[in-house]
Amino acid sequence: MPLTLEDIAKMASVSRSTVSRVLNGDENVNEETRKKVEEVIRRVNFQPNIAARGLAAGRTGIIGLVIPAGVSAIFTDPYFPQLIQGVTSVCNANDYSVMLWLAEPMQERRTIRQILYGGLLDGVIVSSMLIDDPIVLALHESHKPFVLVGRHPTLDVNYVDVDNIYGAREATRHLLRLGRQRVATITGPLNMIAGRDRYQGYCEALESFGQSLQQALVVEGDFSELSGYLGMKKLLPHRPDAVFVATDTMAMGALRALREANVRIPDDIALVGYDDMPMASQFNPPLTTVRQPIVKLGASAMQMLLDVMQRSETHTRHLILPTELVVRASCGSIQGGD
Amino acid sequence: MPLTLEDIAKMASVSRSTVSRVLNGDENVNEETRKKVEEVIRRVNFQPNIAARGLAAGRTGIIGLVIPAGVSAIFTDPYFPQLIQGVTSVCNANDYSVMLWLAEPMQERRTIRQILYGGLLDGVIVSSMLIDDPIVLALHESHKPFVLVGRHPTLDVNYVDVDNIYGAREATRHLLRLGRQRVATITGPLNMIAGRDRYQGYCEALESFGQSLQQALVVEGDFSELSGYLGMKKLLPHRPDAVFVATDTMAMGALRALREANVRIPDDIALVGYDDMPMASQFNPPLTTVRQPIVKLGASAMQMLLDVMQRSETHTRHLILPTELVVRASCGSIQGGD
DNA sequence: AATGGTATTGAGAGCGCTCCCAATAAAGCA
DNA sequence: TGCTTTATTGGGAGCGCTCTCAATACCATT
Repeated sequence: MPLTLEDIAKMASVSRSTVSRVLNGDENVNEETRKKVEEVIRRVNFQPNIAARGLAAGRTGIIGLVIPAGVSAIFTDPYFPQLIQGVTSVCNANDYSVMLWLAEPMQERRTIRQILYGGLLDGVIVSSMLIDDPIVLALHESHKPFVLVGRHPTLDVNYVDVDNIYGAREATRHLLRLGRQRVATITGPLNMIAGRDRYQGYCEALESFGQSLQQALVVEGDFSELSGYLGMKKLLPHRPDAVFVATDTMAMGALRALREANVRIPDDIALVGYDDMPMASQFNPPLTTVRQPIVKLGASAMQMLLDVMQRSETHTRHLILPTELVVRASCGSIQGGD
Repeated sequence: MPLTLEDIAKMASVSRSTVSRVLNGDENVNEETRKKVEEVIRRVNFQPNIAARGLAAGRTGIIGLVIPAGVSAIFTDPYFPQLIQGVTSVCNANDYSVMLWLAEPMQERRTIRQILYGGLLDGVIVSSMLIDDPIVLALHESHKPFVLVGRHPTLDVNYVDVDNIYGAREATRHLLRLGRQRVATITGPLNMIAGRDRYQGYCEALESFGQSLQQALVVEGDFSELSGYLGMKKLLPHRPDAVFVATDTMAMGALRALREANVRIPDDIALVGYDDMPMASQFNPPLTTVRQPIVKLGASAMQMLLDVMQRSETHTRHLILPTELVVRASCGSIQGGD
C-alpha cells in the first residue's frame, strides 16, 4: 500500500499541509522543517498520488502529445521518434510527464473528449499534418493550453514549425545555381501543410531564377518510398536534369528508379532530398538534403507549452526554426563532404 | 467549466450514483433510466474526470508503455512505432489509454517511482532489451501488473516475445541447406536478449548441420547500419560465402560494404537479414529476411496485461509468437517472390 | 392481509491531495 | 509592558468520483 501525505506527516512530526508545502516548493517553510521533511520523503521514497493532486489542484503535471496514427507511412522515417524525444527531454527537465495519443481517426471524437474534458492533461501538443484536423479545431475552441507542431495557415494558434518554404527554396535554388535547366519535383501530399510549403519553396526558387513552372515536372507523392519510385518513373519521360524530392524516403525510391533506368547521378540527373534522415549520407551517391532540427522542434514545442500554461496572456506564439542544406554528392556540387 | 456527475444527475433527474452506474455499465439499472441518462450524457458530451475516478476507484484506465530511450539507434527501424501501434489498438478497443514513457537512464529512479507509486497507471508494459534493466527488477518486486516485451532469461515475469531463436536458426539453416559452407554472422549486441537469442539460433543451425562454430566468422554489431558495414568489412578477409545478419538495418550496411568490395550477391556471398522492415524488399538485391509480427506483439502484450489486471491469479504468463522466413533474392534460393 | 424477496435507487463516506484561513509563536515597536 | 506585525504551522473543506449500505417500491407467495 503506497504511503500518503498523512503518513509522511506523521513520520516527520509535522502536519499534512507542511509536507504538501515542501513537496510543492512553497517558500513559507522553515528551513529546518523542510530539511526534516525532505529527509523522510527521500528515505521512504515517497511519491505523491498524481490522481489526487490532479483532483485537488486542477493540474496533473501531464501533457498530451497527439500524433495522427492514420498515416502509417509516417513511421518509415524517424520524424516522430525524434519529435517525441525532443518533447520528452524538456518534460523530464521540468517534472512533466508525456502521455502519447495515437489518434485513430475512427475514435477521434472519443479522443477529443478525453483530451479536453478528462481533466488529466494540463496541456496538449498536437503534431497535425492535415489542414482541417478536427482535433486542432476542437482545441482551438477550447481553453486548454496547446501548441501545434507544424504551422497552421489560417487558424490563430500557437505553433512551432521548421522553415519548410525556405528549406525547399534553397534546395531548389542550389540545383538551379549549379546550372540545371529542367528542375523537377516530387512533392509531398498537398493536403498537408508541410507538403504544400515545400512545393511553394520549389515554386519560389524557380520564379527567382525567372523560370516558369511546368506541370509536367511536378509529381505528387505521399512521403513513401514507393511513391518516390513511381514519381520518378513518371518524371523520366519528361527529361528532367534535376529533381527536388520533398522527402529522403521518397528520394530513396527515386534513386531506385534511376538505378533501374541506368541514369547516372548526378551527371544525368541531380537529386536533392529533404529531412536528412540518418541513412541519407549512406545512399549511393550520398544524398544532398535539407536538415531539419526535429528534436529541437519537439523541445521548442514543449517549451512553448510550458510558457502558455504558466502565463495567462492570450496572445499566440509562433516559432519557425531554420533548416540547413546539407550538400553531398547527389546534387553534383563541387563542394562535398559531410 | 467541465460538467460533473452531479450536473448530469440533475439534468436526468436521478442521483449521482445512478449516473455513475450507467457510466460504468452496471447491470442494476432500469432500462428506461439508463436510456434517459445515456441520452443526457451524449447530448452534453459528458466526460467523467479521470483523476477523480482514479482517486475513488483506484484505477484510472491508463497503462504505461516504457521504452528505453538510451538506445537511439533503436529509432532507425520501425520496431517501436509498430509496437506502439499494436499496444494502442488494443487499448483503444478496451477503453484504455496509453501513456508513453521514454526512460532516460539518467532519471530512471524518478521514472520508476512515478510508475510504481504515482497511482496513475493501472498496469505497465515494458519493452526492455537489457538483461539487468532496473525498471524490470523494480516492477518484478512490486505488485503492479506488468508485461515484459521480450522474454527474460531468469526472472519469473509475464512476457511476450517473438521466437528469435527459431527465426535465426531457420534463417541460417536455409543458407546451409542451399549448400553454403562458410556461413558467418553479424550479431546484435550480446548484452541484449534478442541479440543473444539470434546468435544462439545461428549456433544451433550450424550444430544441426554438423558444422563447428568459427569465431572468425562471428562479428558483434549494435543494430546500426554502420555496424553492419564495419562488421562485413571485418568478415570479408575470412571469405564467408554467406552471412546471417541479425537485423535488416545492419544488412543494409553489409550490402553497402559488399557493393564497395564488388562482391556479387548472392553469387559470391548470400545474405539473410532479420526484421523484414518495409524497405527490405526493395534492397538490391531484395533481402531474404525473417518477418516478425511486431504489431501483433504489442497487441498481445496489451491483451496479456488486460488479463493480468483483471484476474488476480498469480501464475506468470508467457507467449512466444512465431516468426517467418521471407525468401527473396539475396540468399540465392531458387524460390523467390514475395 | 401479512410476509418475504427482488429490482432499483439515493445518501454518505472517503479516496489523497491542495488551498484557504485561522492559530500560534516569535519578533518588533511604541 | 501591551500591542501589532511577521513567520510558520495546523485544520477543515472540498475537488469529482466510486462503493457500500440502507431505503423504497413493486411483485409474488402464503
